[in-house]
Order: sequence, then structure tokens, then C-alpha cells
Amino acid sequence: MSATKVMIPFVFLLLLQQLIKQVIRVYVFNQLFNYQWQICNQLKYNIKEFNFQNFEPSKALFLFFCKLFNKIRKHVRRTEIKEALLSENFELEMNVKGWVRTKRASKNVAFIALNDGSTIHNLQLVVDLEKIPEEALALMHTSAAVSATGHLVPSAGSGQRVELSVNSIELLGEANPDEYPLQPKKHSLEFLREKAHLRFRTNTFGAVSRIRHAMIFAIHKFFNDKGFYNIHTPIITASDAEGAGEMFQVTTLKLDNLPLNEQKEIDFKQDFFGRSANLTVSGQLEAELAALALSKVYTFGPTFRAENSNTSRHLAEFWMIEPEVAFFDIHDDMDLAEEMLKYLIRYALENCKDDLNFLSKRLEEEEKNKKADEKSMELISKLNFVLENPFERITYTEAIDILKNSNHNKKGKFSYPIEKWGADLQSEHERYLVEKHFRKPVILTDYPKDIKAFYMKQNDDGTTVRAMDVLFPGIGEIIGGSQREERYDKLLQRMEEMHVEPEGLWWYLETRKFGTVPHAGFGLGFERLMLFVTGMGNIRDVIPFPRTPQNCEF
RNA sequence: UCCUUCUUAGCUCAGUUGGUUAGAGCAUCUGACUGUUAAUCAGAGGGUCGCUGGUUCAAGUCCAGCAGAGGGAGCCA
Repeated sequence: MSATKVMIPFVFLLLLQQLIKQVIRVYVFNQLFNYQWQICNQLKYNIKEFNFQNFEPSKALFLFFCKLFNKIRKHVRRTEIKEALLSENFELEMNVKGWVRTKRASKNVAFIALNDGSTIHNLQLVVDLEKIPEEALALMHTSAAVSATGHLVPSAGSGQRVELSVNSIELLGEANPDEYPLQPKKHSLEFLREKAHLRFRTNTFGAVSRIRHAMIFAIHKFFNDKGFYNIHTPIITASDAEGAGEMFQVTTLKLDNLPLNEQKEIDFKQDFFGRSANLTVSGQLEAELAALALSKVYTFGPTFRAENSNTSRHLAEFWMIEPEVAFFDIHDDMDLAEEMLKYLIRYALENCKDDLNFLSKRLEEEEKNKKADEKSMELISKLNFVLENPFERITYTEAIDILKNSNHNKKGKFSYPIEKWGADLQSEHERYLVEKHFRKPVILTDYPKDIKAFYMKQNDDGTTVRAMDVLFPGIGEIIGGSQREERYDKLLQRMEEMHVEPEGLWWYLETRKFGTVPHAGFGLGFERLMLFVTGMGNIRDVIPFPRTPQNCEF
């Protein structure tokens, strides 16, 4: 009896103690943790302003709390490596998680380069092998996932400012080196394409991925800041008259048992939409509808072309930005295109320095065996060069004259000699204009109407249309756009001439009947922009999972 | 789709006018090393030379077909 009498208050006290500990942990120390930076900053402030007066006691108090906090707190929250590398928190324990890039070990100390994708730079983990047995690191090969806790310290080595002196380390996921295909060395981009599921873990693809995000974000920011509205145009479309290329068909019909109508043709009435449908090749026509009410709109969505194109500049699935603006003529359109490209390049230079520096060095390394005149301009200089110089604007007719009178043409160096006005320019001609003659981006306008789409505004000369193509060095056409034909009769006439069925586009034509106004827009291939900004050579290396003919892996 | 080049170890690549048992660096494993930067040093294991057929005493090497990849062209963004 007396034993239980003694036990009751004892248990009660024990519970109370636990409760108090919990309260202290949750409230007091979490507060301290959350405000550690304010405290640090306050201390620094004290150093500067009060010349060390009041500093020592508060520093001592701070360090005391840090020590106490390190002992009591059970869970150390993860710090991203990008933040850790800039941190000056040398007092509180820090936890980092990521994937091993390389491990180097000697008798007493091991080094692990850890990366978590937040930056191209690695955090060096320093493991004292007297404190942590080597066996604990045995499975931490390249690409193993690791969680490490320790104190950030100024680096004793010379390769980095800070490093993490590890107190405890845990293997989160191993990567068996006998099976894991990537090594801490340079792989060919072709090989990495076959390992697209793992290539995010390489420096190059990490850098490209971060820049890709920055460009996506900057595009939305650019348009938002200018008062444009983003429009989601349909991905599945029934109109096949856009003339932008071969389309992928979308159907729920059983392909091994297609229903036929009385004319023995496939009966699309039985298909999901009651008619034949395709994946979009362009959001332009729908974007025009929105622009003729909202004034300034843009689309940024996936685009699909079933062309059997096998080049370093083409994808079957790519992303396209298509602004469309009411009351714009072709000159406003060119201004917008140039302003936008420069904005995006500037954004990359200002926000992706580390990644661009890496890609620049990579490119230099790759091209070091090339002859001087085959080498491309250093990446960052090239981007700055485009920023600083206005794009050259000439008409198709002027371009033909320049090409015709060029020494290159006279010496017969073109595979397709320039003979008569009216033919489409070949890649070699565009490249000559951009890379040899003007040596900067060129905007070509006023093309012959027969080589351009039906919706482009016809000039008064009766032979040309208000098209504009922006040509970039190394890439070719990065933007294709035009002022649109806003006159109902002219548009209808052009559709008939080019065998585009007006019935399927009745809705498009109606906008020319109800409050039609001059308007213009363009399409920017997002991956082609990425090629230019990253300096990569193949479009399959600037999109995570490229879709090309005979390739739909991942 | 056309032109062209390539395919050798897990990766990157040598391999001579066809001639013994096909090599190197990296990676892996073992050992050495007091702080490394894609660490270094020593050693070990690792190959149906893309596949199929042909020429030849003899084929990684020459020929044909097929497959895959790269570069260029066309189409375009």
C-alpha cells in the first residue's frame, strides 16, 4: 500500500518533467532556432555599432544557448547546400542531405563532395575516421543518398570557403557501384541521353535544368510585368488547317478494328470527339481570339509536330511561347521580340551566373581541339554581345541582294546558289547573313507570300506578306511571327488560294467580321532559346525527356 | 526521308599495309598514405570487338545486309 502511495507522486512528477521538457523543446528552443539569424545579425550589429561593448556577455549567452540547444534538440532541420555554402552559422549544428558526387579517403580522414541540386557547387563533408568508423562510409559511393549532421567550419583546404565537419552521417539510399552507370568524370552527352533518368545528377544537366527553370519563370515574369494575360490554348484540337506541320492523331478508336462509313472511309463520328482530332501544332489561332478581346495575351505550352525531322534543332514535343497583341503592327512585333529575347538573356546573366560559368568552361573544354575560326564565342561574352547590339532588321528582298552580291555566292560556295527572288532561304544562307555578314541577330521581314502561311497580312505590293523571322547565330530561326491578316475578304481569298478549308476555321474568320483590328504575334521555340542561352549544341540536351522520331523512352 | 561518319572493357578511347595471348586512362575491388579537390601510389579482376553472313591459311581490321547512334540537309520553332 505504502509503495503505491510513494509511486503515484513519483510517476506524476516524471510525467510533469517530460511535459516541461517537451514545452521547452517545442516553444523555447524552436523560437531560438527560428530566430538564430536575427540573433546572429544582432550580434554583428553590436560589434559594428557599439564597438564590442555589450558584445562579450551577449556572445557568451548566445554560445551557451547554442551548446544547450545542440544537446537538447533531437531533430536538426535540413539546410540546403546553396544556403550552407553562404552560411556563417558556425555555432549551431547543421544537417544537409544530398547525393554523393565523389568520396576520397585517406587513413584518418575522408572527404565526401555532396550535392543536393540547389546549386552547382558541392559541400565538402569532412569525416574524422577516428570519430566515425570507415565501415560507416563503405556504401557511400557516387550517387548514394546521404544525410550528414555536423558543424560548419571554415575550410582547412583551399578549394572551398566552408565545409561540414561531420558529427553523424547516415546512408539514406545506396547506389551499387557495380550497377550505377555514371562516374565522377566527363561522360558523352549521347551516353547521358540514354540515361536520361539519371543525367539530372550531372553538373551539366543540373546547370541546364536550373537555367531552364529560370527561363520559364522569366518568361512569365516578362509578360506579367507588361500586362499580358497567359492563355491556356487547347492541346487537343480538331482543326488540321494550320499548316504548321504534320500532326499526331488523337483517337480512342480501336486501331485494329476501325469503323467505316458508307464511303468505306474511317467513321470519325464514332470517335471520342465525333470527329478527327490531333495534338496541337500551335496555339496561335486560339491566342488571336483572346487577343481580340484582352489586347495582350501569350501562350506557353507544349507543341507537337509529327515531322520525321532528325536534327539537333527539332523535337516532336517542344514548348512554345506565342504572344499575340491587338493593335500591334509588324514593327511593334519586332520590338517586342527583341525586347523579350534581351530580357531573358539578361535574366539568365543576372540569375544563373554559376551555372553559366560552368557551361562556358565546359564548352571551352569541348572546343579546345577545334581550329580558331571554328570555335564559338565564349558563352557569356556571346550573351552580352547580343544584349549590347540592336538586331539587324532587313527585308527578304534586301537579304537576297546581299546574298546575291556576296563573294561567297560569286565564288560558288553556296550549295544552293542564289538565283531568283521568291525561293525560300536555305540554312546556309541564313547562317551566312547572321554569322558572316552582320555577325549579330538578324530579323528578316516581308517574305514572298507563297512561302508563308495563309494568315499573314498581305502587303500592298501583292507579292509579299508582313512576316518576320528572328535568326540567331548557331541556331537559325528562333522566332517566326507576323502581322496577321485582319481583313475578312483578303483572309478568305488567301485561304482559298492555299487550299485551307474555311469551314473548319469559321470561328477564326468570325473575328474578322466582328470588331477586327490589326494585330500581330510570334512563336518562340523555348528549347531553341535554351540552346542559345546554355550554349548546348543539341536540342535533346536542353529538355529533360526529348521526344524524337523512334525515341519515346522515359 | 536523303547524304555522311561511327559502333572495341561499366565509361572515354587506342589498335599500323589483315598475322602470336586485343591495350590505356577512369570506374570497381585489395593494400599504402595526417587535409583531399575528377586525390595520389602499388596491385587485381573485368572483352562473343553492335548483329548476321561472306572473302581469306588467318578478320577488331576487307565486303554485303540489318540494327543503333552522331553530324549535315529538308520541314520548321
